[in-house]
Amino acid sequence: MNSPRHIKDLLYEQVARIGKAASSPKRLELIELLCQGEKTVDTLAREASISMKLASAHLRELRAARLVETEKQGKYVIYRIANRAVADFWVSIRSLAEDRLVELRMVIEQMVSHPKELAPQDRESLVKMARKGDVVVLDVRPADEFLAAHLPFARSIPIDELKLRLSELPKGKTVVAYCRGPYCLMARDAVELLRKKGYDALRLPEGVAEWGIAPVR
Amino acid sequence: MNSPRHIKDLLYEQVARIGKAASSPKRLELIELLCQGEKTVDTLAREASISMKLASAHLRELRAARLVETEKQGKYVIYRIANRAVADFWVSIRSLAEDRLVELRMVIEQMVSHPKELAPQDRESLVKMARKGDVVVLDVRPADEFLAAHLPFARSIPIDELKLRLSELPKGKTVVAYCRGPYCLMARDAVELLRKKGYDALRLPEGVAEWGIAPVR
DNA sequence: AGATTAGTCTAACGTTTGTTAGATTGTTAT
DNA sequence: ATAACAATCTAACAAACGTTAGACTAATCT
Repeated sequence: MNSPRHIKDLLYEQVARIGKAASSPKRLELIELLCQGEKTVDTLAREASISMKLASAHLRELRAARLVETEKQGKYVIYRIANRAVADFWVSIRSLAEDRLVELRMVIEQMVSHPKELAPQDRESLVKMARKGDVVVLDVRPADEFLAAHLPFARSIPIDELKLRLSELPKGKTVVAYCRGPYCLMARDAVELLRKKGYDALRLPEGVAEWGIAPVR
Repeated sequence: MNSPRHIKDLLYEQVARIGKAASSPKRLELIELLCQGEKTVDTLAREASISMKLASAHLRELRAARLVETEKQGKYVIYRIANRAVADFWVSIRSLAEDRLVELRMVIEQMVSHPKELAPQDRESLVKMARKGDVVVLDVRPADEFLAAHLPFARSIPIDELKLRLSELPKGKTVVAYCRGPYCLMARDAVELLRKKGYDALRLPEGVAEWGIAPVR
C-alpha cells in the first residue's frame, strides 16, 4: 500500500497520525472529557452526545494514535489519557485555533454572554484568596471528575445538585465556578443560577487541563 | 450541509480545522519548510519533492486553516507562516508524536546512524562556546533560510557548497552543524563529510523552529 | 440457564480527501 | 504580440473517513 521513497516521508507520516486523531470534532471532545479523568465508553458516549458505537469507533482511532489507553474492569472498559502530554496538546491546539481562527473567537464571544461574569485568570492570586477563604472556588463537574483531579482548595457541587445544595455556600463571599474548561457550559449555567439567587458569582473559564493538573487513576 | 444542534459542536469543529491541516504528512513538511523562512510555491514544491499543483492544493488547505499567509510579488506568490505560534505548534505536535509513537522513535533511530555525532542540546552553553569561538556553529541550509533566521553566532555554508568551501572552517575547532531540525538530513550529511575530511564535527538536531527564532520577512 | 449490559467487529453507505491532468489567469521576458 | 513562467481553478478518480446497523463477545444479574 504505502511505498514511501524517502525515509523522511516515514517521519512526517507518523506525526500526521497525531494530526489525524485531532482532525475530528468528536474526537477532540472525547479527549477533553478524558482530560477530566478516566471514563467508560458508555459515559463518554453520553457526555459527548453520541452513540456508543460511534464513541467506540472514535476511541479506537485515538488508541491507534496512542493518545489514550484502556483497561478492562469487569464488563466495563476504562479509557484514560495516555499521559499529561496529551492534555497539554489539547490545550495547545485549542489555543492555536483561538489565535488563528476568527470564526472560533466569534463563537466563543457568542457563548460567553456577559464578560463581567468572567473571573480574572491570575492563577496565583486566585489560589491565595482561596487558601485564605476570601473566595469559594466551586467545581461544578460531576463528582467523579472532582475526585480524579481538581483545582487547589476547590469545593465540589455538581451542577445537577447545585439548586438543592445552595445552602452550603456562604452568601457573603465571591463564588468562582469552573468546569471542564472554556468550551464547557456547566460553569456558565452555575454562575447564572447563583447570580439569580443573589450570590456574587464569577466564571473561571479554565479547568484541570489548562492548569496542568493530571487526573489520578 | 452542516446542522449542528449544539453551540458546543461549533467550537470543536473549529479546533478540528487545525487538526485537519496537520493530518497530512506533506502539509506538515510544508509547515516545517515555512518555519525556515518565506518561500514561493515553486520552491516549496521542489524542496518537498512534490508537484507544484499538489503543493498549491496543500497550501490552499493550510491557508484555509489560517496557518499560512500569502503575498503576491510579481509573478510569484510568497507563502509564510502566519506567526510564531504555528512554529511552536509544529514543534509541539512533533514532540507529542515522538513521546507517544514508538514507530516514530524507531524511524529516528534508524536515521541517526551514529549517536556519537550528536551535539549536547544545552542551548545556553552552546551559545557561550560559540560566542567565545570555541566551537563553530555551522548552518548548512540554503543561504536564504540563513538570512531569514539562524542560530546565534552561526556561520552559513549551504550543504551544496560545503565541499568547495571547506577551507573557511578552522581545523582545530569542533564544528556543530545544524539544519532545518531533527527530520532534516542536511546536517547529518554535513557531519559525515566533515568527519571524512578530518574535522571534529557534531550534529545539532535542532533548528530555528525548535529554538523559537522567528524568521524575518 | 437465560436475560441483560458494555463493548467491539464487520459491513455498508455516502461524503470527504489526496492526487493527477487539463484548461485558465496573470506576470515577465523576448 | 508572442512565448515562457508561476500559480490557481476545475474536473475526475481512487482511497480514506464518519456514521449507522447487525452480528457478535464477554461479563454480570436474576
